[in-house]
Amino acid sequence: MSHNTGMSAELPIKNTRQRHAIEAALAGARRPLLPAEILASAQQALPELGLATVYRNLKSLLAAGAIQGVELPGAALRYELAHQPHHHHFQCRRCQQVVDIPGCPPGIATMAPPGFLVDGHALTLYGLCAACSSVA
Amino acid sequence: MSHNTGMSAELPIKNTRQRHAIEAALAGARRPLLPAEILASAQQALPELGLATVYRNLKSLLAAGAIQGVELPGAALRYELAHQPHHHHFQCRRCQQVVDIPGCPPGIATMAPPGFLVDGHALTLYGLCAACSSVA
DNA sequence: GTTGTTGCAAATCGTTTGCAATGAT
DNA sequence: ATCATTGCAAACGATTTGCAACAAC
Repeated sequence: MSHNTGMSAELPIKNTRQRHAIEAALAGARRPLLPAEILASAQQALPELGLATVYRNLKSLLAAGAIQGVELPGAALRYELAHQPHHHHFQCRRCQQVVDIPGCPPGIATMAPPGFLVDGHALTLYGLCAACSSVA
Repeated sequence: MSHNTGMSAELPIKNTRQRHAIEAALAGARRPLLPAEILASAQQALPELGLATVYRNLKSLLAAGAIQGVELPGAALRYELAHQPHHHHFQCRRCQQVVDIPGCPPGIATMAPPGFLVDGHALTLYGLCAACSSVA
């Protein structure tokens, strides 16, 4: 009597205008966005959009694996689309700007003690960006 | 007319009981602590201690370089003593426990684009700890 | 028609701050 | 005596949630 295709018990997710606007905002940015930035950006297309809805959608998009969170010290969580080529982030200590960094140092998975299973990692570099280091 | 020894304009920092209790709490833990955990731990010696004082001291200890913050996704900022041997953190996706990991992958400083000056980094590994991976 | 989703406002959580009292120097 | 520090409570910013109206399916 089930209409389920698979066997997982996921809730059906509806395709709303607001979800689309939120995804579009993220897709249009070349950097991780704050919830408030997503709201502002998506409100250009959907003025009625509320902040709570942004948070609720970010949460479900995160759970669905469509987006991922980017943590930066002392700042609120930012979000970016998932499935981008593997990269990390660099934050300038002077101008606070965040830049994507492609690639990954080798040997990360072998850092953990024996018996540990590493399935992911987060890496952020700090320092001065090209612009700021030439000024300083 | 100045009584300063050097030329920096740092505020004199007084040696209070509460500061000592906070440092003792951090020194006694083998893992990064949450401000509320620090409060609870330090209150055993100093019941009058308030949470605001914990925060204020963490801030100045941080500025003084005596402690450092540990960021973990979805959780509040934790603190640990600085000047420990260089290490990173591993968080188990199953039991959420945080473990110190000694060492560092090579080549981190060379990841940034030319012109960038890297002076620090944060790395956290995720996966299953030894206990959880043997159960799963 | 059913049920997930929305918008708003109130609630919650972590952290900061104003202020008068206190304690370290 | 001076001045940083304290405790408390109020203020604050970010995120979550209750609820009635609403829109996807």
